[in-house]
Amino acid sequence: MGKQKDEARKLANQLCFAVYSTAHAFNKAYKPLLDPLGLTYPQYLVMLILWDEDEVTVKELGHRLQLDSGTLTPLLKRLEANGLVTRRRSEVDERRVVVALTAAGKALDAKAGEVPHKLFCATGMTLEGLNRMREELLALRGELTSSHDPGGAG
Amino acid sequence: MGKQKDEARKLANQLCFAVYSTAHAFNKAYKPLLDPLGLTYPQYLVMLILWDEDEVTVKELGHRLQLDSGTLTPLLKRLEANGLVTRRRSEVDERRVVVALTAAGKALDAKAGEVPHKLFCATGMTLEGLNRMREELLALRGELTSSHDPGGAG
DNA sequence: TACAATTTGATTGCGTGCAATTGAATTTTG
DNA sequence: CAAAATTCAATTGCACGCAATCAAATTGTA
Repeated sequence: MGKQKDEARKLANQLCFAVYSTAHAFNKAYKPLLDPLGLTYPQYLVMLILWDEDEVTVKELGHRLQLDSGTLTPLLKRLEANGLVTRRRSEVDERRVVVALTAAGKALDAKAGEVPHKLFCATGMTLEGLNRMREELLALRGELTSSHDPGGAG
Repeated sequence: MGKQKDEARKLANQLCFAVYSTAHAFNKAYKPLLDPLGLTYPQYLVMLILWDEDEVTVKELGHRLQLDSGTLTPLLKRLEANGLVTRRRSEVDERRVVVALTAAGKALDAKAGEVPHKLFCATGMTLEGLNRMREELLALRGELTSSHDPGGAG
């Protein structure tokens, strides 16, 4: 009695592990593509935003990547140490730190051009499939964040 | 020309980020459920296996969780320090380390009983939806690992 | 039995990821 | 304008996660 329900509920655990281990698999798939660029995957995510906009605050990066300053500050310092970005206080609000690309950082965009295509091939999926799974994951993420964050809809 | 293709290919990047950020969201959803048990999510994964089998080698844990000894050894030492598991060399092959539950480790199973149900509710998904997404993610993971691992199916 | 190759776990070093705290700058409020 | 509340980044401490390396045990082979 209830045994079937118990087994069914374990599916949530299994789905979480599937997400968890797929994230690791993505990381490993990116590694050989990003190593030649001298970037880790989270660093690459930051560079993608900067290649699109060039000047972004730490807060904005944190909002878009869902990461806090405890993660971003040291990551950005490493990008700075590698000569890819600069960090300076905003003139209008000195609490803000503006991250911007250096010439080397901008130049890296060209070298990274092949990455999305190679990743696409590595997934073995169709564009429709990619798009659908992305939507489903973002919907799930929304549910999860609203469930433990009192500010959410749930 | 090719612009549409370029945009389309970025979907792979976006899917990866969706997986990446959903994994973080799962972690945060688990945290309030696992904190009272004194477990982190990776530690919970190890305990799930042990609650099912009790005696497992480090190699077997690594195979099932897709983690290596660099991650598992310190994690298992923390579980041991917290009195939940024991670690001993196998008698038949002293290279192997057998991880087993203590009485406290076995007792924790009962306290963890509510976790899967609460997680299931947090996903807001149907059992069919959970099952389908899990299958799709595992298929994707298989593609990704075979793409950069020469030992795979190609 | 010797000796090389393999298996297994431990260690080291580096880079996230996050909760909690701190401190400076800004905004709000009386 | 001055005090309180808020915002923002930095810092600290802890726990993964992984590549590379090491050491011990086992297996294969002559």
